[in-house]
Amino acid sequence: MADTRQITIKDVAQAAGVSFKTVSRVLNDEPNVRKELRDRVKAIAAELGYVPNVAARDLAGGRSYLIGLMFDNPSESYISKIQTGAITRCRTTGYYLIVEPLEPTDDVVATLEPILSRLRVEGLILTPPICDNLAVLDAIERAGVRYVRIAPDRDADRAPCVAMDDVHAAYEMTRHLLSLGHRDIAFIKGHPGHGAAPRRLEGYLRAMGEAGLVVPAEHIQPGQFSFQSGMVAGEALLGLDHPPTAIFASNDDMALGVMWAALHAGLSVPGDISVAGFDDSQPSRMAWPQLTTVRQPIAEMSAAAVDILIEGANRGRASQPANRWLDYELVVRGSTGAPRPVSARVEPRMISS
Amino acid sequence: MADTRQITIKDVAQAAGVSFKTVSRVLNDEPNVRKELRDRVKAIAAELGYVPNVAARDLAGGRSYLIGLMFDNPSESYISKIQTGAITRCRTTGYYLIVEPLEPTDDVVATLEPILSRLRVEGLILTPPICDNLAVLDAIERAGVRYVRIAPDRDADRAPCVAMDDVHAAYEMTRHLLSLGHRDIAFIKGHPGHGAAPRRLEGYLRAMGEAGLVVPAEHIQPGQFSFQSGMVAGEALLGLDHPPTAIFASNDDMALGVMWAALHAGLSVPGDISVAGFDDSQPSRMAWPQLTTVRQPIAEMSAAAVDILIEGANRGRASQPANRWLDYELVVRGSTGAPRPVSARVEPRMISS
DNA sequence: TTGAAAGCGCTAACAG
DNA sequence: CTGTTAGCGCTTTCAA
Repeated sequence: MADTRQITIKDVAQAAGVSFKTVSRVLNDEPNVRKELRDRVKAIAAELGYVPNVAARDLAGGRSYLIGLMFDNPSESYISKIQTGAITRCRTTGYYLIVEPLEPTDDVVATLEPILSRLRVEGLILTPPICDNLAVLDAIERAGVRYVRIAPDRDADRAPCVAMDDVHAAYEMTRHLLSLGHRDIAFIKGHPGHGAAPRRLEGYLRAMGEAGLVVPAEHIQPGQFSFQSGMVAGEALLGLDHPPTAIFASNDDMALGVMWAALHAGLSVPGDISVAGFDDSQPSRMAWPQLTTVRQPIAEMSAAAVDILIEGANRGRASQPANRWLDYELVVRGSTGAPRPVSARVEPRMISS
Repeated sequence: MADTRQITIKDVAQAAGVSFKTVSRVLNDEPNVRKELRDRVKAIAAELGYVPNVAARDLAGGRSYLIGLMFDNPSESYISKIQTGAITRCRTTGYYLIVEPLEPTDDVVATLEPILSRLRVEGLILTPPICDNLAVLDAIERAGVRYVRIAPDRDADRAPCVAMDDVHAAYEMTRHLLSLGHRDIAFIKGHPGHGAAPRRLEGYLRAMGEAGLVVPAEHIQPGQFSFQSGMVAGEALLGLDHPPTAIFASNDDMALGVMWAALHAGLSVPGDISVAGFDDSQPSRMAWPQLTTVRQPIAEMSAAAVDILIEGANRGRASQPANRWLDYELVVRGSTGAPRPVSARVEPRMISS
């Protein structure tokens, strides 16, 4: 139970023979301390193993050194990366991360309240889709808490945000499929409430348009970003009179659903049908064949979000930090290939569901 | 910027016409307050929208209302469930969760230090494999912080823990395969540093032994709990002169690797080979066919861990709470079925890697 | 460039 | 049963 009393700022002051206020100045990099004294105090603090007490700092200075991460995104993989990125950055800056997963059934504003008023986090990171929930944004602003949105869909100017160029990523993926020789490329849309969904569709349509291709309406299927919805869309697509030779699902989970449907129908991937996803999730690497997809800079996005929050905290509330755009990467793996010559196409078997 | 001054305990006291200490008593459910007064104070506090300041409580009472979760487990799915369980319970008890993912490259003890000494969490939850890292346990105990281990492997009596019966779960899974008619059931072991690994092996061996079966040495393959290692083990098993008719991988990721190897070798699952996993991870439901597996009560385990920590915090450090054992569930899905009659067995194709 | 005093909002000891 | 008095460890005035 080694409950030796905590080393406080006063212990350091005494050891250094200065007032504890001077120590405080040194620790907070405040001006007006002789460099020599500053160095000495730092050395002594390190030697004593002094660590400032967060609660005391909060109480006196109103800074909690806490950053909150709220999410209602069902993708474990996405969230895991978001957390890793945010925490890595927090660690090097003396901040801590409070995570707050929201279930669809939760009253988000009510759940938010304690974080805002009891804990008094210094900033909040919001991921899609909750970053587009206006009631949430209102509640946060009402509490006077700073926040950063990751890949928001609407009101991009309302608060700082970090994002990647979904449109161009989807555009490039479609170009990849095109370059393989595909012409009949179908697309599965994402969850309508999800900002990235329309952007990915836009990129796809642009590439198809530039290639001079007309996309039949039935080649664009609705989806929910879930495995299940990808499966349903895949079955619909493969059952068409003129089925596509490639399917671009706008996230990995749906792409996996498409692969399920294809294999279930006796088709081989990518021999009979190429499948592409979006996210580079862990399951995308565990599928057979592995999925061609887009790697999002997810961890980098949340790390950037932390940076923005901390910068803001240090500069005071006045200045509005710039938004940040990060780079994606096309990851070509086994699930996409050249289409078969028309003569060699296989009919999908009847699907027994 | 609604930065209206925070409502404090004194505001409530004034409004109620009592001393602020009485309010404190009411809020903390301390004895010695007339019920009538108690109710009145509660009503007024609610009316004013009073929320106690966590930092002040911490500073004065030494209680941070923070619980830390440390993990170095690579499974996103496992961690996601652990977090959900812990946070759900925290939410109903006024606690907050600080998460701290550890990379293999991190100096765990050094990373731990700020959590222990700056933040002064009230308790720590440790998941495998870090819960068996003795240096970590030493550091935590040295700091006098309470902790609960989830499914630890060794020194079960050193601190409270919550776990499930891995031995019996693996036993039941093996029984399931046996009941389907399999006799040649292979097993892929887990990461040697992982406590559950030997327990699952034990359950498998017990079931095979009770069935009067002798397991050839080459039917027990090493593994690392990773997709990759499952793939390698699967290829080895399927390439045997007498390949098994069923493979029980001791986690889902490896089972998915086995399925990859099987499909790659031109075998069908479960027609040619049955595959079973362990964990009921998200990818296990996205595979084709879906994986037969064991659902671990993961969220329940971390919720129980939070309970133990909070109980302990309220009762003081003296009493040692009891460990908790939770129930698992066998989830039978498409990847296991009856073996083909011997006459109908297929040779695996040459694997081109 | 330094230091002293005054709290931050709350709980812990004591008194009444 | 209720109130008073001290701090917790730090930052923020303001004075030297």
